[in-house]
Amino acid sequence: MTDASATVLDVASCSTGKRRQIRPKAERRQQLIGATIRCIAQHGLSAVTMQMVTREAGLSVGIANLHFQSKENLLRETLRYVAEEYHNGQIEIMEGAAITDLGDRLDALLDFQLGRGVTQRQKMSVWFAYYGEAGARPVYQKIVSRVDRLAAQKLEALFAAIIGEGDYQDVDPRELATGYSALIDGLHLGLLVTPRELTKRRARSVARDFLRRAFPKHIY
Amino acid sequence: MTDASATVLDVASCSTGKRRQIRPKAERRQQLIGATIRCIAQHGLSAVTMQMVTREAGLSVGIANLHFQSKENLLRETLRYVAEEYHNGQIEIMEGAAITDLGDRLDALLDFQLGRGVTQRQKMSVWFAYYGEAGARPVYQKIVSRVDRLAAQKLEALFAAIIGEGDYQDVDPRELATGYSALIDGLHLGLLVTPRELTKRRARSVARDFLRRAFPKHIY
DNA sequence: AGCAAGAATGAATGATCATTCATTCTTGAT
DNA sequence: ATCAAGAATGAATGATCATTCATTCTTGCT
Repeated sequence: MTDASATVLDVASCSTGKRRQIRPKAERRQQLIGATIRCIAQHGLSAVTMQMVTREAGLSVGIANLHFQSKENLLRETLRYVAEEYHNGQIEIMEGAAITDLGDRLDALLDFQLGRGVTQRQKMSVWFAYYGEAGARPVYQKIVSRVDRLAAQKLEALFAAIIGEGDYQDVDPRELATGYSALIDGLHLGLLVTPRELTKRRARSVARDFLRRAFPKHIY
Repeated sequence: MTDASATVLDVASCSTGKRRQIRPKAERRQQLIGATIRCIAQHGLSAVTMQMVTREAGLSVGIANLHFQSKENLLRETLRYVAEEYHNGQIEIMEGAAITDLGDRLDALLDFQLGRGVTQRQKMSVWFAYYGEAGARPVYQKIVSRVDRLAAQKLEALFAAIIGEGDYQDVDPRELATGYSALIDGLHLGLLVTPRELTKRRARSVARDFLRRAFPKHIY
């Protein structure tokens, strides 16, 4: 259980495994956040220890407190990193100028949200580990809320544009955006907790169905 | 932080607060599971300690190990209890003979899933606390999977019946059931993590919209 | 009343964890 | 080549936690 953990080496580890490396602060922080993500995914948030994280990063125990002051702070920053990564990916698609057709934009969004990058067990584990604690930790709630709000607005705007373009009746963009976001979250949860019953392919199909029912002229 | 915890007294505590109570095993187990649920909701799964749970239950520290052998076992049984409670509530609605109209049955299901009983912060916190750990704990996955599977089958059957009754075209009951379940999960998550942005009323409206789009002849 | 069975207690134990800090090492400027 | 700044180390510390078990108390039976 303890031996194999050092096999996944990080970018920074050189050929001479013994020499002490001195690296810029930002790089060490990133290294530790990456190790934290891997540890949460593998052992669960409640089982993560500082020793575990620093060993996974190939560093000494003291270094985590040097760069993050406390475990709580490291966990907070890790959540912020994961949340912003997901957030930025969505925003990029919804604001990007590369795609002009609104239907294509929807497709790209769906591919991102249920594609290889996001639905890795690692990412989803971290995601829901924090959600699980969010009920008791206002700090986590605040981080997720702030990130979610902007993405929700952009999604609503995209839906509103599609509704205008397709002249769809009786469709409220805000309501639909809430539903779609919830559906994606629920599918992520299904992929994480019951991977036997829900494949990625089927998750994509389900989400596409939802969009098709709402915007039949744009999807398919 | 420590003083106020004993204010929420349990059913069993009598007027004479001092005398040692001897109660049947099943009752003590239930008492401890209830206390565990409250502790997880208030402090988060990762912060729950045996001392915390037994104090919340108004009992001594040793008693938890007497009835559950270990903390891990107590947590496992608590998850099983919460999962089965939700599961049984759904099954009862989907199998109950009291409601004959299929549209009404759908309504009842939605009211249960997003109604007062289920959407208490307490329940949802526990629910997602375990989901968060499920990625790293096969035991939790198994408990949730087994419970989910049967409910999913019943839901699919209900949808299939509605599809037959309404002669809906191009609607796959299995796909739709997966989507609806995911939507409900996602709405629960939204109610837990971003309560400011998602009210229960709106969550119900979103779920109803989903069903209306699929079964326009049955909903509204 | 007396007693056996076993439910309940909580101080004690040993393990684990986050955090600290005296020390060592590396780097870049002089 | 030397040195100051500060990055990195890891043994040590003190706190907290799950678990144990000798002891106390309650109940139901005779």
